[in-house]
Order: sequence, then C-alpha cells, then structure tokens
Amino acid sequence: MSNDEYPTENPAVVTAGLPYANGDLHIGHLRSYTAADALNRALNAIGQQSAYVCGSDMHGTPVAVNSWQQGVDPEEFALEWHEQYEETFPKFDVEFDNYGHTHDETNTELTREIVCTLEDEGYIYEKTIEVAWDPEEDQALPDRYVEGTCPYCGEQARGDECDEGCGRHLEPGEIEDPVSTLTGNPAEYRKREHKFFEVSALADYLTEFLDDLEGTDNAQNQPRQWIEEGLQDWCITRDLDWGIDYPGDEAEADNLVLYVWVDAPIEYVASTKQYSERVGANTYDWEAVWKDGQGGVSASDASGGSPDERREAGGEIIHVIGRDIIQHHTIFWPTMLQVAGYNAPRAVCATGFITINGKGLSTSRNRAIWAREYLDEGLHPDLLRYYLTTNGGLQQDIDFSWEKFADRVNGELVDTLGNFLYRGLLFAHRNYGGRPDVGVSEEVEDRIEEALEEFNEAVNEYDVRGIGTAPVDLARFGNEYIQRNEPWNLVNDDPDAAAQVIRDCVQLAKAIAVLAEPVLPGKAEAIWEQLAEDGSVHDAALSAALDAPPESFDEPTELFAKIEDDRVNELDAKLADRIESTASDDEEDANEGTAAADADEGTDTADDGAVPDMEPIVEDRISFEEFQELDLRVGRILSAEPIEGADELVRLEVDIGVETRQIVAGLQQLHDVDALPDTKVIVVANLEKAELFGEESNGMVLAAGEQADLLTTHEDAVPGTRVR
RNA sequence: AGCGGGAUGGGAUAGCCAGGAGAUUCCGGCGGGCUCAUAACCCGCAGAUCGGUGGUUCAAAUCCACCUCCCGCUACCA
Repeated sequence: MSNDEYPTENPAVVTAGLPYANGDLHIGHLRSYTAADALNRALNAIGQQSAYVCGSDMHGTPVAVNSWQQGVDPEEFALEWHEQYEETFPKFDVEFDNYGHTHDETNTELTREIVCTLEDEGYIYEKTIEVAWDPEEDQALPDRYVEGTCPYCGEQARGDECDEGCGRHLEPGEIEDPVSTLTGNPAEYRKREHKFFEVSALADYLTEFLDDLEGTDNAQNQPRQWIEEGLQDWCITRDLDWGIDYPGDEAEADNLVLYVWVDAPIEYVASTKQYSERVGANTYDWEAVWKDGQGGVSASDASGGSPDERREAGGEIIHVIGRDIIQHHTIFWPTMLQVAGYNAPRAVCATGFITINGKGLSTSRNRAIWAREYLDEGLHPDLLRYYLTTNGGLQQDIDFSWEKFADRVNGELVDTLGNFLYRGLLFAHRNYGGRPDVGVSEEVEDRIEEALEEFNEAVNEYDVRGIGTAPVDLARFGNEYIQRNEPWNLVNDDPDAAAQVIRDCVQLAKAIAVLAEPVLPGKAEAIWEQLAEDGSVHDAALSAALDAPPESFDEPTELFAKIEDDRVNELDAKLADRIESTASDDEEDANEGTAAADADEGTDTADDGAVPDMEPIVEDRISFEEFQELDLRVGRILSAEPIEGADELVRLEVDIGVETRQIVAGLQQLHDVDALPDTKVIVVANLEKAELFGEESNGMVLAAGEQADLLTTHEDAVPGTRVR
C-alpha cells in the first residue's frame, strides 16, 4: 500500500466484518455494511480501482453448539444463514464484488497454506494444556461445551468464564466438577497439545504498523494500550470437529481445528481471490493487492524485505469493522499477515454502536430493527442507508428511533434534495423540454467543483458521513440559487436569464446524482434516468458531474415520499409491542404495570425520561418463607484495613455475636477506613463464601447505592441480633 | 478502578489530527418573503462564556495537565 492520496495507482479492496452465521441481520450489522459499501462506491467514483468483498463466518463454537442442539449438521445450519445473508444484502444495495464463506474451498486452502507458512517461519509452538473431555462421546469439550463449579467462588460456571458467579475468565482445566453440556456426563481432564501463535514476538512490528495505520482513532489507540500491557501468545486451535482442520497429518488425526478467528479474516483474502479468478487477473489482481504484485512472494522474501518496501508495492486494504473486533483486526490479523508474507492493511475503520430509542440494542430482548422487518415495511433501502451513514461520524455511537429517522428523511431527503430536483427538472421539462441550450454559469460550475473537491476529501478521510451529505449540501445550494434568481418571473421578463438559471439547475441535478450514488445508489439511478442519461450512474466517474446532460427528458416524478406522523407512530408502536411481548415471554409479567399504561397512551411516554435513574422495583414478589432464608444479623466492625493492591476493597473483622467474621467489602474510597471500627452494620450471614484478592469474604455488609451508604441500627441492638 | 470514545445554542450534529475571520448544518421557536416545487423553498432574528480549572501561545472549541459527568470494554460490583 501507500499512504498517498486516493486515487492511487494500486488496486484497493474494501472489506466489511464477516457476519456470523448464527442469527438474523439487524441495523447494527447494516451500519458497517452500508458504510463500507458507500466507501467502496465513492472510491470507484474518484477513479480508484476498488473491490468490495466479504463472506459469512461459518465456524466456531456457537454454530457448533446451536446446530447440535437443533440436531442438524453445522455446515447445513451455517449455510442456511449464509444464504439468507446473500439474499438480503442486495436488497439494501450492499453490492459485494464477491461474497463467499469461510467454509468454502478457497478459504480452506488459503487458510491452511497461511498456517503452514506461520509454522515454517517458526512462529508456531506447541504447548500442553488440560482440556475437558466427555469420556462417553470421546470428545473434547471446548469453551461452552463444559459447565461446572468455579474454583474461585463456587458458583455454577461455564468452561471459559464464571458467568453467573465471580465473572472470572477461566483457563482450560480450571473448572471443578466439570460436566459435559452434550450428555450431562461428568467430564474428565485430558492433557492435549495445542498450537500457539507467537504474537508476543511481534510487538515491535505492531507498533510500527499502528504508526502508519489510517482509519478511525479508536482502531489505532486501543491496540497501543494492549501492546504496552504486554501481548499474550494466542491459542489458535480447538478440539472441535467443526472448522478448518489444522494442517499436518498428526494434527488432523488429533482432530484439531483452527480457532475461528484464524480463518475468519483470511476470508477477506479468499473472497478477493475468488473475485479475481472470476473477472480475470487482468481486470483485478488479488495478488497485487494482498501480496506485492511482483509475482508472489515466498515466505523468506517476505521476512527479508522491509515493511516499507512491501507496502509501496501492494494494494490499499481497507477494513470496515465493528468496534468490538478491533483487537482481532489490529493485533492478530496484521501479525498473521506479516509473518505469512502478505501486505498490511492501510486502514481499519471501526464503527460505533447503535442504540434504539436511547437504549442498547439487544437481540435477545428483541430491541432491534431487523433488516427483514425494515424491508417488509416497504421502506426504501436508501433511506436507511442515508440515516445510518450520515447520522454521526463513523466511530460515533448513534441512536435510532423512527421519529429521528422520519425527521432526517423528511427534512433532508424529501424537502431539500427531492424537492430541489423535482422543482428544477419539472421547470426545465415544462419550459424547455429538457436542458436549455446554454452553457453552465461560472458560479454554478465553481460550486459543483467545490462539491467534488469536498467529496474527494471525504473519501480520503474515510468520512462516510461527508460522502453522504455532499449531495444534500449541493441541493441546499440549488434551492437557494433557484430562489434567489426566480426563474418563474424571468421566464417572462428575461427569457435568456431564465434559461441560464434552469440550465444551471439541470447541471446541479446531474452533479447530485453522481454525488449521491455511494449512499443513495437506487435514488441516484432514478435521477440519472429522469435526466435521460445513457448507461448507469454506477459507472459514472465523479467528473461526469460537469458534463452536459441530454437536451431533452421526460416529466420528472417525485423521488421521495414523506414519512407521515401516523406512519411513525405505527412503526414505533410495533417496535414497542415487540419488545414488550419478548420481555413478557421471558419474565412473565415483570413489566405489567407500565405495559398496561403504554397500551392506552400509545408510545409517546413509553421510554422517555419519566423515570429518573432509579432502578425499577422488581415486580416478582417473593414469599415470606423465601425472605426468611436470608440470615441477616446486626454486626459490629472490630477492625478495618485496606487490602493491598486493591483500590476499593477493605478487609473487615465483624463481630456478629455468635462469632467474628472476616468480610471483604468495597468501601475503601467511600469511607474513612480508620473510622469504620465500632460502626454497627447489617450483615448477610448465610451468604456463600467468596475469595477476593486472595482474601476470604465470609458474608456481606449491606450498603446503599453507589456511595456505599452503610446500613446501621438506630437504637442499641446487640451484635448477633437477627434482622427481620 | 484501569483503558478507549464522548461532552459544542432547547434537541441532534460538524469543526479538533495540520491553533487564527462573524463556530457548521439539521430539527424546534419568532418574524418576513416567494409561489416554479411534495404546506415544499428562501431570507432574517433570538439562542452557545465550545463540560470545569489551570497552562502553552500574539492567538485555543482546537495543543498540554488535572478534574467532573455520560457510553463502551475490562473488572476488585459479595
């Protein structure tokens, strides 16, 4: 690659993060696919050769677990999702030049080849670790395939994480009393050889890589921190039978499969390769992009040449991803590429998250706008593309609500852009049958050139928002221009001047079509047709914005329709109902009170700040007997001292009458520790023991809220008195 | 708590990396204009000490330090 301004001499590739073949697509996904799609289209428009590739991520434990639970073959399971994605993307005009999947032959072969190179280069080593094993099925139990007891807190936990207890990450082999989630049988531990990729040896390379990396700030700053903290080597194999077999006879016999994050990013390369093979290397050469265009590089050449030299030669690799997978794209992936002798990415653009009505998107709570649902509503894809790409900067979190959506669509697309095009072209058609036969005025030509320049700058800064707002800004100018010149009066007073103004408007319309193509491809094509232009706007270069449109064209039609308030309310109500019903399925009538109120009032007051930051009262009532299970006692703090190395934790000796307990509490920064002794407190005496920072905590001291306001007694109840 | 990302007129956003004109645009409010156009469009007004405090500088929204609050990740939330 280069760090030269686009367009460069090298071919470019834009990739979007692979969708995981395990669930429906929603607007969170769509945000990065539409952004990357727009970026790719814009690159092409400014004359940069560029391809847009992606594919479905088929492997990994979740697919294995879910398909197994449904009793279907994992390949079949994942392929079904893959096919759905493949059908859905074009409906949003997300046009991949190639869309493959990680289980196809190209990716499988390429992955094995790359892993072999990593081995040959000496960056892979074996290490024996203990893994859980189901003796009956004679199968290893990675990650979520095993449950058991957390060795730290005694809670029920998953193989890789104590998810309901202390939250600790668990290394393979740590969990006690392991049980197979497949059969429910007790699992045993077996020693297994696994492969590790020596990421830690490449810290210097990564630092250098990050210095040149373009894209969003977060993709550059986060990994710097991880490097400073020290990089861990990366276990790249799993005991699974779903995935790409680890190359080599011995490993294959062992049933070792590559960790899903090894083969997933390689799909970027594989997908580019498939595209290249389909159109021919003369048209698009994947090796020129990913290798260095010098006819392939052997591993030894790769490590020999300086990174700079290899960069100059290769293509412009641009990754668009979600913020949650920065680590994979800025640590693991570039080190793999480097060792395997491939080119480094030029840019990593990490998008922010999306909230719905101000709350976090949650697929399990059904708080999401699903891709299919949006289409079923009959809404034009360009509307959502526009909203998602122009609402804020790429790395900003953005909020979605139907109200905001309608607001932007109506104000910017309908009133500004749509209305300018319609009034201008209608005027032109009625009075001149098309484009008046005069040249463009200098003012308008200058303004269009300025717009093209801004567009070009936006592309160079990966500023998708700027790409999307460029046509709207130009339309805004158009409205101001036509208003200022009043051609409807000039038609009678000064026909030549009128013709000039309308000529300018027609040119602006054409420029808008060209500028709108990346974000509003469907609507841009419609403008193109209204102008009776030949060919497709998708193939038009940016410079076409200044070429004269055809002399005659038909009566234009309105490009966009307003989204009326009723429609917004309807969409909003549907969303609210759906979230509501999902919630009630889950937790019965936990939200009964508010649900009833909402049903009557519509959705206006549903979520808005009516309730301050207080947590709602838990609606599920417990019985008196259940309450009795809590053994609450009055206690008196005898001593308190900070725990070394912990910021908040204090070790307390508490007299609870029958005995003295050691209890660890998070009070250090909220209380004067020296003043704690002799304070009376309320203790949960029968809470199970926990270990924090190596200290046993035998019970829990009650305190209210963030400030840890300690609960105490009002009169003189003695330690040990039961609270009821 | 550590680390990232934020904080800009009533709401939402741009500008910050490469410091200097009246701080951008959208929604909303007020007043006016136009009538070609989808009650659309245009003009004007009100409204921001650019989260706070210091510092660097001739000059700070922009750079530096510290702090406060929000959002994520991680977590010592027993």
